[in-house]
Amino acid sequence: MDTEQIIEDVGDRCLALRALSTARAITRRYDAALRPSGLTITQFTLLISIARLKPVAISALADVLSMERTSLSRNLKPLEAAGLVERMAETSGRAKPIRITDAGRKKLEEAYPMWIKAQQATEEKLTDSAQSVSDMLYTLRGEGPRY
Amino acid sequence: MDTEQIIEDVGDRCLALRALSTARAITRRYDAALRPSGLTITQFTLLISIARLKPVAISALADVLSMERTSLSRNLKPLEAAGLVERMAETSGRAKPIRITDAGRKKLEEAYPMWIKAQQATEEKLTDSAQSVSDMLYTLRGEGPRY
DNA sequence: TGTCATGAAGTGTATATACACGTTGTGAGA
DNA sequence: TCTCACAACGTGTATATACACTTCATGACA
Repeated sequence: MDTEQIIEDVGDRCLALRALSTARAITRRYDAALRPSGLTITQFTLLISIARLKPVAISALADVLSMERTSLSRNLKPLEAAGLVERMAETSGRAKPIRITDAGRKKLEEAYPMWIKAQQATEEKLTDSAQSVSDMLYTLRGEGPRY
Repeated sequence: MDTEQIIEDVGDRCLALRALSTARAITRRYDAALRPSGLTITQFTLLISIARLKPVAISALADVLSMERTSLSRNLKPLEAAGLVERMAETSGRAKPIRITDAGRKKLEEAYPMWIKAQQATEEKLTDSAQSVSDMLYTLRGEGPRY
């Protein structure tokens, strides 16, 4: 195949190019909205997920978020340092489940109105229902349990 | 609003959570497929974009990719070090456009079959047309010129 | 009981991303 | 001509992401 054709083909069709480009823009939008809270959107959704899943093992949480386990491990450090989550070392085996703290819950309440703004701004960009987009994103994502 | 309701609301609706989760999974899939080439999917699409846009200024390329200018600047370093792209310092002003090298074009041809595999695997996950998904991703992304 | 496979978690290293801030070249207007 | 706003680019720092490799505790089985 000719190089020029390759360039055109990939440029026109690559789903990774579009998904990553979109992810960057969305991250910036939510990060900007959440800035007064001191949380990034990654940290915010991490807090939400930990609160929702109750004390949860790192591996299980990583699966649900389609995040590499070691990435998740490192993302938790700022949250732990800020006292928003805590490890439960008193369990058996090498597992040290994570849970949200009271300070973490307070932070969620503080940041929620900021999230609302970014969420509405994003939903408004969609002419169709946001629900179908959510499903589509999960479909694109592929394997792994759904949140 | 009650904390439990916040957790449920964000967990059920947050488009950032889904978009980032999807982006991670897609990145891993394409990165794995491209591994024999030594390129990441970010580097591969960067090469494609630079080739497509001809000698292009960093700022302009960053806009098209919805990437922060300084992020793009740093992403170019491995490509420059590998001799796949080069800066054109001979221009006027402070602008130093980038262009792909012959080695870069050869690398594209080498990596293309690997990209095809990841692309097909991703497209197969979609029951509807990939084109509509591409449009939707761009819509979600929002502001900025389209590629 | 000793060994060892297995599963959970951390570390080393490299790329990816963005904001705040600094640097530099150009051209418009005093 | 001088000054200065502006545009283009880089640097410092911090988070985000993943792979390869390592550490550690448990329980099964010889």
